[in-house]
Amino acid sequence: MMDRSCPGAIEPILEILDGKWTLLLLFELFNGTKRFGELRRKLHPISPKTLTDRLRLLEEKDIVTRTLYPGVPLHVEYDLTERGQRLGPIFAAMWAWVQENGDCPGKEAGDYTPEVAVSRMKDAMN
Amino acid sequence: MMDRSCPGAIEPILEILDGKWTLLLLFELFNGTKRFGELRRKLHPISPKTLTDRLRLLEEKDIVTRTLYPGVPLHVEYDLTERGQRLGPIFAAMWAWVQENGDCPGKEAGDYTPEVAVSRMKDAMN
DNA sequence: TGCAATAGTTTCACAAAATGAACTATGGAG
DNA sequence: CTCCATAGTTCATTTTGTGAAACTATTGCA
Repeated sequence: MMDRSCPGAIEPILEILDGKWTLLLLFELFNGTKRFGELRRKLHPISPKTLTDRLRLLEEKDIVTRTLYPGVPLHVEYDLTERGQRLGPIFAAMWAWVQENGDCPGKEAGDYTPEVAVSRMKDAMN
Repeated sequence: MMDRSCPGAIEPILEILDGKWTLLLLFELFNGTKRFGELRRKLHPISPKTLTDRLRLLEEKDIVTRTLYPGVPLHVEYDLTERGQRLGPIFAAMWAWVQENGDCPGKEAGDYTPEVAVSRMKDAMN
């Protein structure tokens, strides 16, 4: 999305969190370092294009790092930067809200409980 | 956006916060009751259609209320529900993040400081 | 020589979301 | 009987995001 030259100093974070898969992706990374294929599986059925798009954007915004490990087969690890870790409280607050206000009118709760992610986020809150 | 039948119990909140203007709109409402035209001006250049779409969705999700005041000219007020107020911590966390990590690579900070909104959000955190 | 496994890239097509302009409804005042 | 102000709605169009399929690159091993 573009324009965003609208009101609000919160813009920077809108740009970061925007996009269909972004929050889910960050949730995964709060759960620890992940490889490309791993993310792809966990976020299935995300397309590789969308996944790279998101990761590149987050790299650009200094939220995640990309580390290439040469060797055969090569592999790549993605992790949160310090700046990214500091998003923890936001995710923790979202998580808490869902716990207590979860059931959106007309929706079922999921069955996915990234407990480690949450504890990591709580750490990040200090 | 659709599908969202993907991983994550955070889904309910993804559905609420999704959409180009939603976060900005909620920020405004954390700043107090607002009328349609008021929101339209503050979120300029949002189109009236988009604004109603968002408001209707948020109503459906029990995040905002719509109150019609007959009379001439009629007017309508939008406000957060209790459930909506409880989103406060999320917004407060976003706000805090922007304060401390604001300058996205390649972006300027805005000049908009919804102070009242923030204090209201802080209240909502208790 | 060619296959396996990793992590992508490229291209094109499609669907959803946002926009813009013009229009509706209400009812009192001039 | 027209105008003002409010708060929308409708419809056509454009923009954007997402997706699917197929392709690239690397290098060791059989």
